[in-house]
Amino acid sequence: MENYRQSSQRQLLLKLISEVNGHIDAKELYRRANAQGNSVSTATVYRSLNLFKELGIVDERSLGQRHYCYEVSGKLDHCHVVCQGCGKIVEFETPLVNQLVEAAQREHGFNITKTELYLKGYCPWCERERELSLRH
Amino acid sequence: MENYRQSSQRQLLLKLISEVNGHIDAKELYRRANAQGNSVSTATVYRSLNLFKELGIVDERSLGQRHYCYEVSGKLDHCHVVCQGCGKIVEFETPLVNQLVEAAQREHGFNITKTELYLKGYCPWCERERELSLRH
DNA sequence: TTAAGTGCAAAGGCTTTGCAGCATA
DNA sequence: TATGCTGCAAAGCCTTTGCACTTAA
Repeated sequence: MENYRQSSQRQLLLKLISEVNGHIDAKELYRRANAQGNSVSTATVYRSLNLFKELGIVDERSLGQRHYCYEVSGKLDHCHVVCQGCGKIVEFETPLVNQLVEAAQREHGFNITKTELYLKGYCPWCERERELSLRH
Repeated sequence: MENYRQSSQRQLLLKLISEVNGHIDAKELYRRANAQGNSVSTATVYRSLNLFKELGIVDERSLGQRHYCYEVSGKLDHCHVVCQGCGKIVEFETPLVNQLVEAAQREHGFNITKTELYLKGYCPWCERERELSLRH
């Protein structure tokens, strides 16, 4: 764990992750990594993601699901708004996130280092669909 | 799915879940359900949890981990403050949660039905430990 | 009586790991 | 050259599912 080497696989994976505007899961990363004639095994995908996470390059998020998603770290404080109809995920930046962190630190004495904030519901489009189907 | 029956297993599981002051995962629920001479299979634990979830009796939360935790639903809006040192989880009630939900609804038009809010960091005790070890 | 619920065991996702060969520094 | 990295395949966790049996209503 002291000396890292620069392999073509890791370079490719890092490039793909940073090209994503948002988050990506291991499966999709694997798919993209093997799309253009390249070849990266699932083991390498997972090992790389864990390394990037330890190095602080990416953040790991569950998005409230059973598997993880990854995104480049150091983004502004934000929360994820998830549509339970179509799966769309919106990144929502608001000063309220900072207020929440500060309140938790103040009231519970925690040193907060990371947030995972998910608001789940239905986007305008799916909400209308849902109202129509509930009415029947 | 129309007619529910009242089995001893479901009664026991529901009792155990409501006795928990907070959240519990399937594994721990299974352990407790089989602790006092009772016998409930893992399949029943999972099936019951999914039923309770559908009926709106419990909320399913990932707590940012790879498996789910469950807690009785209808609690006040709160977020979970998770210590990454000792694993302690504190439930933190604050009006900021409601403000966050309202802001998301206002700014993105979503109908938010559920929140999963995790603040991760270190509790006062683990934070001190950590400072000591980093200093060495 | 009959349809819902259960247990068992097998299978299904996602992730990790042991090992032998490969490649970077 | 030596150690880190990779691929493969097997295994590990958590969860779901098919099927035959049991039980609540």
